[in-house]
Amino acid sequence: MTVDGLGQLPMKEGHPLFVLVDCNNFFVSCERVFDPRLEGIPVVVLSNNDACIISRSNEAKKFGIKVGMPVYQIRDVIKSNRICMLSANFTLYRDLSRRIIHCLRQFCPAIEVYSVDEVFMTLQETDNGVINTLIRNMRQTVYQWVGVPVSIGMAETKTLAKLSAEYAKKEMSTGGCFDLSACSQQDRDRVLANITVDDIWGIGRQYGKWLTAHGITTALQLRAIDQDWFAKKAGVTGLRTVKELQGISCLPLKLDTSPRKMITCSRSFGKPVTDLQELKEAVATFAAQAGRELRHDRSLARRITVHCSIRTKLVTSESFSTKTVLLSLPTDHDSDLIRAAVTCLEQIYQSNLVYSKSGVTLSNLSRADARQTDIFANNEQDRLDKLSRVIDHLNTHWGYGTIKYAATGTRSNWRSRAALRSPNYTTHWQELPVAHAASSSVDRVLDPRRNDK
DNA sequence: TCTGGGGTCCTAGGACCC
DNA sequence: TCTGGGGTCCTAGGACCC
Repeated sequence: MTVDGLGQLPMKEGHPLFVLVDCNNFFVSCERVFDPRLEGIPVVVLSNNDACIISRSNEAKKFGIKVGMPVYQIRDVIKSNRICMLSANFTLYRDLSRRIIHCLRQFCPAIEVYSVDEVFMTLQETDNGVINTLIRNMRQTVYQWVGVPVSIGMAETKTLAKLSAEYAKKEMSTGGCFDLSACSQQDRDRVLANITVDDIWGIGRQYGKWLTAHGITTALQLRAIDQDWFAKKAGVTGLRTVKELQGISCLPLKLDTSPRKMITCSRSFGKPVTDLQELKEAVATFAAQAGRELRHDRSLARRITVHCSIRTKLVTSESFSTKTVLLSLPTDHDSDLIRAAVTCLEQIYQSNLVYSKSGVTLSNLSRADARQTDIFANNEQDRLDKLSRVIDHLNTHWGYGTIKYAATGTRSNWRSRAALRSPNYTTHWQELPVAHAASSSVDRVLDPRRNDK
């Protein structure tokens, strides 16, 4: 799909400008695309197991709800303000993200997909009016094609572009687009002086606390910090952030889509688990899921780690136990991964403990097209390759879980809670908006009695 | 009663090699 | 009795991100 007359971003000679396209309250915005009744009311999206807040609408932010807050701690706020809660529907969010990326590529083919809701691109500084028109056109087109509102920030570095996008999001007068590079020095300083240090990309909780303790509280102050002194604390990464604030670009656009270096699949259980067989089924499920992603990346894994969170009956604190094994040869076969994962689990399992979460991590990854073969394995390799292809084909065509290893079990009592999940409007035939309208989970959520429970 | 899940990069220190 | 110096690789831990 292309649109005539949109044009592409100009690439004339001049200073490169970084552009960040950032989706507003992404998960909530995705839900609103298919249920306009959610517009204008406070909405939050919950993490797996309906445990924490991971996205909030502007209306919900006004009640002081922050990302990461556990739901049980703010039940009263949610109830008294009739805040609508939804379980996360990552299938839906990933699909809308894919559509937004497709839309943005119409304007600029070379983009860096930084996260599910953020995209970086560069363009050459040229007639400011031209850029401004195109950026606003881009914002309008994403909204028109996908229905998700975005904010766009521009500046000489990625870090400044992030701050610009934040400014565009907060300041209504910007119309959702802001170019810091076009500002006078005085205005730039004013913008930076209004950004607290822990709102800067690259400054997290630890460095934020340390900087504040040393009297550095704004982006403007961090820009002027003694660099050697800060480098001793925050290393080369911290130094880069300071340089970027000064307008010196240290973080290039990453256009290569190199495969991941590790793949993790883990979940909190919907209820505490003590039974070894049940744990085995969970771990086998995670191993198979990780294997599917491994094959999708066209990678092989040499190392597998199983981790379990333990919640003891007497103590409220949690602890971890992990076991790692090195496989004799890199593999992407579910049977190898499941066997290794279950063996690891058997070695760390203790029958007197209560488990609250577990997961599988694959690492030491290498490219599948450079596979080392086992000279003693005869045709076993080919046979397993064919099996993987058939399994993936069936599950892709007919839905994940159509065919699976018996080791992954059928009961799945351990599965996470997701009581308030919206339908997979765009990826499942049975859940298309029209077919599903009558029994949407949002109907139940919007029913105030539901939130009273 | 109830606190997510999936990543990246950097650094220091240990093992090992010549 | 005296016991180097320089390099690589790996791992764990800490920081960060969405």
